[in-house]
Amino acid sequence: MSSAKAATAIVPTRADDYAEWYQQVVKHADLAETSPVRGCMVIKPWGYALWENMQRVLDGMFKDTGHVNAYFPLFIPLSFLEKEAAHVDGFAKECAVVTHHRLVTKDGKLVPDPASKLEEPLVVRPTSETIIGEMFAKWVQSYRDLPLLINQWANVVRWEMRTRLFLRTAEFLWQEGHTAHATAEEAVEETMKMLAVYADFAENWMATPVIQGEKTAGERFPGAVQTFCIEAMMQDRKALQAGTSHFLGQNFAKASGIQFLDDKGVLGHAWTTSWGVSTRLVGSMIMTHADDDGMVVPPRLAPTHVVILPVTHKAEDRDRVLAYCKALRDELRQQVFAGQTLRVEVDDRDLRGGDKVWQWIKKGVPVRLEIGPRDMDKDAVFIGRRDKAPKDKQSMGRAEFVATAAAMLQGIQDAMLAKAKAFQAEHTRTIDTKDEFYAYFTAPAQADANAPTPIHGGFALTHFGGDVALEKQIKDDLGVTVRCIPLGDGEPGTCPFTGQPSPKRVVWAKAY
RNA sequence: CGGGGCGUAGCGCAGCCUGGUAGCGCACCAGACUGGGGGUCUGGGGGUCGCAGGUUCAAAUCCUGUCGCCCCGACCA
Repeated sequence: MSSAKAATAIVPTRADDYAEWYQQVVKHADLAETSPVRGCMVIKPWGYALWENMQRVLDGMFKDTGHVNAYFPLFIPLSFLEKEAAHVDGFAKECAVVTHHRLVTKDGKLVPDPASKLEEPLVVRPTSETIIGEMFAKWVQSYRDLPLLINQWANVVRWEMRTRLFLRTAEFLWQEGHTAHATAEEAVEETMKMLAVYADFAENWMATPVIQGEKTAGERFPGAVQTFCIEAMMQDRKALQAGTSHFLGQNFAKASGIQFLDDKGVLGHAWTTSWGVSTRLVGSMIMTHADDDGMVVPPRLAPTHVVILPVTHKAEDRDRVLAYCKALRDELRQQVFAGQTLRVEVDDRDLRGGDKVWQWIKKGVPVRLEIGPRDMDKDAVFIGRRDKAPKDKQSMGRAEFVATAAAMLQGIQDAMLAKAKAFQAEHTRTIDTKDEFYAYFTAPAQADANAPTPIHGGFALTHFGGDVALEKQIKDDLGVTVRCIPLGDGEPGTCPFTGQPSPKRVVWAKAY
């Protein structure tokens, strides 16, 4: 008897050990694995399919806002990075550097050939502002060449100390938008437009509520004038930066020489922006929606919307049940959801029914249909929804299901967003005293110093005078930082830490 | 990079203290039973115990070094 079977498909649960739970979800949902290469992950088909869906939707949004795709080199000459002082400082400590172009055998080992040493080392791009800026400088001569609206889908490398699948890996996949404009106003408008695109995507596709805001000076992208972000709350109540949009002023234009003659014949530097989201979004999706039974995929980005599980215990039923399932699959594939035809699979693998059911639950597929002879006789389907308990299943007439499947998926999508919104609201507190702030972010004491920190805190909204030393102090004391200064108007007030006047409240949280 | 923990079959672990030549659960394979469910029974395959030295008649076990992974911290998308 395996009656000791866990009550949840994922062990440990979120409450028991959040960090370990996250890794187990990634593993059991078959999203990704660590690789033999330090800090680099292998994204498995189910995880990659999520990324592909994100790419498809975002790419459409970028094109709808006038952008076009291009591709720039993986390698960046070292000297390019040196051109922008703040940029160098920000990335110098995490660059992979190529110094040779040939290997030779020495004492039975392959080693770089000293004779092949590069005159100038190449850096594997941590981001592409410099190389793209170099090209923009060639492409832009006149105000008629502007705006230049380019996006790149690429991989980048940042040699991080400590990595976590999807959230922080040495190599990750992303898109980076790079634009150049004739005026500061246009560039700022672009920066805000793309931030809004990200927020729209997060809410309406990822079912993830986000706060749009501006970063403080300390959290700003190296070389940017202003950095904006969308911040989401994970289920351990920490903040995750899910996307960034930077107004770069003329910093990179000056570094790269992006100059143009305006309509009055005056030579000036262009104004640039950059913006990006990465495979980190997959991590964000996991930590926003997954539960103690595994992944929960928002229907609009699901690689498979509906999986059909044929119940074929008796050999003589097998053929007719399979035929019924495949016919239903083909009919469902005619239906449209979120602008695309339904993605439906029949899982006819030779596995036990229970195993299959739990595999799909752990992968987070939105809707499961169990179909056997009994259902066929009634011309019905037996439905399991991922936003309900595993055993909470219901029967529905086949025709009715086909007609309402898209609506059901949208219902799941809406329920997921509502749940995530409620969670964020529940763990966001308006705070006006230093004592309450410190208490809010202090974890309950525990006996074992090496045990995972209990989930506590959340988002705190306080007034803030903008004092850099204070921000540093709070970070040292609590590990809490200003995640962003939310967009929009706010009530002026007084900073609870310094008594300085504050234009509006800011969002504090522990961050990924 | 600082503090802690861990590398034994595909996965999860026991064995290590008190050296004697490797075991359990799951998974996998075969057969039977079962049949709206993460089954039952029987039989079976699979590991030079992370790597490299050292001590010893003998090392998964003791010693040294090294590599890797995880957690906490610093740094970061």
